[in-house]
Amino acid sequence: MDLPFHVASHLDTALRAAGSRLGLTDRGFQPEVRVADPAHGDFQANGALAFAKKEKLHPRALAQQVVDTLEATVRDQFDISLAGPGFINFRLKPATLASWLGQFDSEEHLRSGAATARSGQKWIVDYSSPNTAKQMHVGHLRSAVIGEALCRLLAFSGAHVIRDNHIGDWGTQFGKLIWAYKQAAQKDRDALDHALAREPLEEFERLYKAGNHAAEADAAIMDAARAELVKLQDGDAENRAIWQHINDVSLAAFQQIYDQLGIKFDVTLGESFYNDKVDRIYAELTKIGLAQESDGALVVFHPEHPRFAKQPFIIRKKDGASNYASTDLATVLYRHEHFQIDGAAYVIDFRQSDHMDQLFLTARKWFAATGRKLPQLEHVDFGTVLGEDNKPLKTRSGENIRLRALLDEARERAYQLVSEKSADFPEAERRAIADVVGVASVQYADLSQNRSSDYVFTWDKMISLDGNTAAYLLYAVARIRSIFRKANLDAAQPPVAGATPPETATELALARKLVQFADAVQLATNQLRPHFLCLYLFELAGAYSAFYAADKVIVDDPAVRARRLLLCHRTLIVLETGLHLLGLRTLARM
RNA sequence: GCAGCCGUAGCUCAAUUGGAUAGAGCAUCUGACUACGGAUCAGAAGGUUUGGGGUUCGACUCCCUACGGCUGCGCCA
Repeated sequence: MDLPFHVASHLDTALRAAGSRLGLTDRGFQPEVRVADPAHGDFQANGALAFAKKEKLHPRALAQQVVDTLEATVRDQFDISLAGPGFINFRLKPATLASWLGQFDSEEHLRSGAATARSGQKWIVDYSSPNTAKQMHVGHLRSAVIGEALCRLLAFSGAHVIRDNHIGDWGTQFGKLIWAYKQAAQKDRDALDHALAREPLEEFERLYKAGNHAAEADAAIMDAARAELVKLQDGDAENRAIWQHINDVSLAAFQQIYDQLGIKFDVTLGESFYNDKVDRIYAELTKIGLAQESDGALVVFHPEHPRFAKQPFIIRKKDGASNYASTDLATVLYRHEHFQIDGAAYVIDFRQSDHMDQLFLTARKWFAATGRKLPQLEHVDFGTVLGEDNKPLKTRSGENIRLRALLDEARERAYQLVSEKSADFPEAERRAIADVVGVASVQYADLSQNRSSDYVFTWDKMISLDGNTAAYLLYAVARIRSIFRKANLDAAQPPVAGATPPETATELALARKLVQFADAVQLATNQLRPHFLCLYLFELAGAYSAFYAADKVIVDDPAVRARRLLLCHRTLIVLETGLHLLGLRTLARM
């Protein structure tokens, strides 16, 4: 009897069927299946409690009735018991565990099993989104890391995912920058070209600072910078070329970071792309009466809202220029019309919650008034990366820490550690391992906690490799691969014929954990919170380590050996699949 | 001032959104057979979930209130 990938949904379906045979489903019976505390079972159904309360029934008697009405196959697959006021507990029988493990025997099969959940859906994930002409810093880390994990999770559950880097490539900063560029070129063209050839983005950053400084000190320079901006906006060929060069250089530098984090965007549609699409927004919002003039600007109020009744959503400044509210509205429309998305996830700092709330509220009314179907819009917010002083992480001199420097340091620290732990490995291999461990540690530290809160960035905790860290998980992978290597077996084609169902306490605990992979992925994806998957992988690695310590794998008894090799192999593919879903690379040894 | 988020073990964090005895890791303490990697495993100890009130079969979770912290609030994105 085959089981589907997602065992909890299988139980949910069976319980609904039982409920409907009893005439409960029409009255609103919901099974409420979830993963249970191992002390009680593998899965539990809590729905009888809420339903009995609503219908003034005896909850335990109701639960018993539902259990008695379950189809026979389900009762063959699980040990079922009632507990407490009316919880229904399900424990997978060993043969059922063996059946699931037999079916899901490769990353491809895990993938195809999971891919039914969101097949046919199209999602756009808006993440990273740095400003051009500046280097990326720690403030850009979380959006990139969380966003990429969400892309992979959504794709794994079957959605068509579009990765969109909504870069800030069109702002007032370009006036000052172009002005400073021209000044520098006039002063010493060769020196400028030389500096730009060597460190292009760093040089543009220096030029911007110089321009900003000069403009603040001298109103005439400010006017000159503004004039350069107007020329750029009017399509002046020279300024346009400088602007293009800045963006090219910026994107090339960003890609060096993205390569380390496993990120590749499908589209890079920044603010400049929407520049000519905002007039339509003004016209539509004015026409339906959503937008109004206020102090010379075009704004949207939401009278029913406690804050936004008074706090305006400014969609056109009084000087007539667009801002990010206008381009964000144009972006929603473009994603609807051009990509025809079902959902969009905006992976953006919690400090922009007001803006996102206003954007979504405005879009909802606007789409409703114009008969469009609004996609599911999600603000995937996240907290700040703090230093050990509980303040936003900065360098000692108070500067933002460059992402490039941060990743360099992570790899270097990992190298020190790998060299200490695996001194016998050749240097080149230690370097390669450290590159993976270092970057993975940074990614995992970010992903493994609830994104909503701030988190404290501590090198020692992150790379110390104890507890819930990337290294602990990578180590578990390396140990499994080591078993296959030592036994001269192919980890991709393990000899598992004749494997018997799990038997010892640690085998059973590991097998149960493996089956729950589906729930962890579903939870992380539906809540758009990768830390649920991290927690699961940590627990899986723990269950494996306990099994490894208790049960020897390479034993003489062929049935025992086959089933333990099977457990090793399934743990390997689930761990690797899970880590890849988070955007981490894995290792054969470390 | 108005609004949003938050406050859980000494420290860093969980708790499937109202479910069973609030769980992990670090740090501390006690143990582990020459077994495939000890970057490991088994165990102990650690809590009035910031204080107070309320809602109900049941509250870290929802409501009210006080205190403490972070954040946002008309033309930067």
